[in-house]
Amino acid sequence: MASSIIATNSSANACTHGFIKASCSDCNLKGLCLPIALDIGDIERVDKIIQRSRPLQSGDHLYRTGDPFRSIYAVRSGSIKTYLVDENGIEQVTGFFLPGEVLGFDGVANHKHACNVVALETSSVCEIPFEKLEELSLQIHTLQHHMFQLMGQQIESDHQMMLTLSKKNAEGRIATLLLSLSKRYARRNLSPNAMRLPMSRMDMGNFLGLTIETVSRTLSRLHKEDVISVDGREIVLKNHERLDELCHLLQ
Amino acid sequence: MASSIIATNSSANACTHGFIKASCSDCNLKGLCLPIALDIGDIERVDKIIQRSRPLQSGDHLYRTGDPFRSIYAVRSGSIKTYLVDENGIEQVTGFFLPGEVLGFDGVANHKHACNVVALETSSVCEIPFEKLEELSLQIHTLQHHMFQLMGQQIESDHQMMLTLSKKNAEGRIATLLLSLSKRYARRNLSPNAMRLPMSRMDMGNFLGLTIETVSRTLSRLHKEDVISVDGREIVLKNHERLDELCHLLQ
DNA sequence: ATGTTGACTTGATTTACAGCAAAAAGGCGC
DNA sequence: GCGCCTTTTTGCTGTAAATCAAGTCAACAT
Repeated sequence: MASSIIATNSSANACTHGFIKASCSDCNLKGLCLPIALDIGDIERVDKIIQRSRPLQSGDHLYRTGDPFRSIYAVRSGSIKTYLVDENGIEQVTGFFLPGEVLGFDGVANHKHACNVVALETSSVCEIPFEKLEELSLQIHTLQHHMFQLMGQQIESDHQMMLTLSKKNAEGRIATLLLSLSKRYARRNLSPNAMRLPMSRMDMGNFLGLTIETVSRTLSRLHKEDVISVDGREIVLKNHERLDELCHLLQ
Repeated sequence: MASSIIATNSSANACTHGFIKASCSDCNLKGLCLPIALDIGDIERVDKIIQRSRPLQSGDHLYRTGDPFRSIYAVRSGSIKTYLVDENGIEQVTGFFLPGEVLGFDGVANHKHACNVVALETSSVCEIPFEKLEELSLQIHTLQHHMFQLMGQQIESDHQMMLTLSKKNAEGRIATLLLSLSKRYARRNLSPNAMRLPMSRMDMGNFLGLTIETVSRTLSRLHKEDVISVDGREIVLKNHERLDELCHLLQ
């Protein structure tokens, strides 16, 4: 959904003192998240403000609606779901975030977070205190520009999602999500065809505005038609062109 | 949908030389768009980079998908629609922008605009060259913060829209739009109850993921139930609580 | 006044997906 | 292995909104 700002090596491990040894400069995700033009010195300045805490377990919340906004987060490993809960308890999954992607921009506007964020599996994140990031952005203009770009990307992808929810049928919505995940795997040099979905059918359906039954039926049909293969959360994309067609099919 | 950054008096007129006499400091919309904390001197620095051109006529495009990204725009008067067109010609209205609101953040990410922007009626905008705005934002930290806030607001409202499209029925979608417009009129000290819709049924339907027939039928039903009164584009909200209920009704 | 055009409304019918229910398949502790 | 619980799948039925098809209405030109 979004690309990332700053993230450290996904092979980073907790050390004996309970914090994480890692740095942006030797993180294999930095190409996804830091401005490419940033020089070594500036990377280190960014690196200094980043906090790396112990991993989240599946189901752990990173923050909740109403929490004071202090930081944005880059996903280092695992996967993360963001969701709104409105007054009457209606839930809406607003995004899935994979390693190298940045979340937390809800909250910038009102100094309070506007959604809930939960780990879908064991995941680790880099926490970037926003005030310090703003200070640095005043000094490093490529960093400021990059921040604008990240937020702009989020806006663009949200608009695409509005189109998906408003205009596509069930097959188109599923195909759109699968291709989005595929592209994001490819960016990390992982296979764009074989993947394990990080989210449940429930989460997929909620995100796409469909019931779990429709998600399940649609996946089954696509399997039967040999467009994909489905085995629980293991998915293989077998016919990208057909998926593309489904994405753009007029209703 | 968004609040604005910088906008000048809506009573501004074209002068004989073909440009517009106006300035941020005497604009009655500046409270909506400029950071409140900005001092007079800084307002003038912002004012200097703003370009005010002659008004757009209904149907005029401000920019189109693929155009090089140079500026963002604050609406000064009238109303503006943004919309995506995907590869197969599916259109999705992504937002309506009223005086005091800022648009154009699509385009930040890729230096190319990612949507189309068209005037729904005679409208005027303040054009703010983005590079210059970035430069100023490096110097005026409240301005940088404000830019982040504006983009954050856009993201939040887009997420709300995802919930609307994904979870609400036709009545809930219509009610949500009407209340949103009402709140935005109220911010400008206009009546929150009586309003003239700036957009056609077609645009409403496209934005909300409904056909024009459903929009029309739903408005008629709400009229019959005395929740609103409808006369073409003239709408009066007669029962805000009921509209609120409809917004949050689970399916 | 009269025809023309485009925007909107209303009615009848169809359909994609929701909702309900029950069975199948994992996952996990013991 | 075996029960327990959750997730997913599959079948059947109902419904909200789409689609198709006329109409109405207002603006505007002839």
